[in-house]
Amino acid sequence: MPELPEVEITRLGLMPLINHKVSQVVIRNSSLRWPVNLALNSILKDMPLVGLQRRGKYIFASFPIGTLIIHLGMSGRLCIASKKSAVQKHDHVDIIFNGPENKILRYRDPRRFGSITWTEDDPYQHKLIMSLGPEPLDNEFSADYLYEKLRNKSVCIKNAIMNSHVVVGVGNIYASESLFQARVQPHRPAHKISKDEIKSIVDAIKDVIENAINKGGSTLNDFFDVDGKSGYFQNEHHVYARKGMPCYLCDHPILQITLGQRSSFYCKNCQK
DNA sequence: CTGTTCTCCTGTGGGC
DNA sequence: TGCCCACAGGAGAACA
Repeated sequence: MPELPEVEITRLGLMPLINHKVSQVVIRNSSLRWPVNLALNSILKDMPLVGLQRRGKYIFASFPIGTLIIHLGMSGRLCIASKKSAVQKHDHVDIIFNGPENKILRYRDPRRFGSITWTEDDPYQHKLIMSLGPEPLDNEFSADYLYEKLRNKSVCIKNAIMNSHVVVGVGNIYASESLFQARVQPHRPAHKISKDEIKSIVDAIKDVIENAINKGGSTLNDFFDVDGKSGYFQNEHHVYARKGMPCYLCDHPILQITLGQRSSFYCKNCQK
């Protein structure tokens, strides 16, 4: 489950492909979350990749005439492969580039929750992107902003911060981790959280995400960066998936509850 | 508008 | 060892 840090690491890892021209697009399986445009091969042929940006968990791969909006979903992964890399079972799309090395941007996604969407318009105006909330590391994502945004919302705070229209990039794992760090219990209604606690939550989200990016990291067993090296952040959760195990701060057992049909973990003693 | 539930999918792991 | 099945989850769609 790539979260924002993994997506950012992936984007950075793909930068060597910039300015390379597409020679061929191979679509082995077009049935991702939305059907992949089967005309991509003719659309992108001879087009140079001119930019790689990120908005939330979406990667924008831009070409002179349009943009691929890519989401890794649950199990998606982008890597730079070569002609001699064996194609594996769930390698659904290859974008093959010209040049002596014949680099390949390869999309693999066993569960196919991800998506590759072609647009010739401004990607920031795309309906998937337009209404996204602020980036967690931007100054725009502040205690003032979040407090205002949540003051009338009765949903629990964990579901609120996982809502990409509130703030992007906070998935199930980092939501639990951030709330532990902020010492706020996940099931509390969002509008009953004090301004000070909101500030702690904002700080915690920034800290957790920044940390994960700096560690090059992953919270995911099957996340690999573009060179195939495993992330090494995966066993550093304080509460996630630690049901019944002792809290690192106070030894109380970590509790698991279900919120919005997703597992949530917290320490009843440390979080208020 | 808000909040809730459903949905897509395959790999993994527990139980027997 | 093999079979069955619950579970995992991003986030839009559909629904109340």
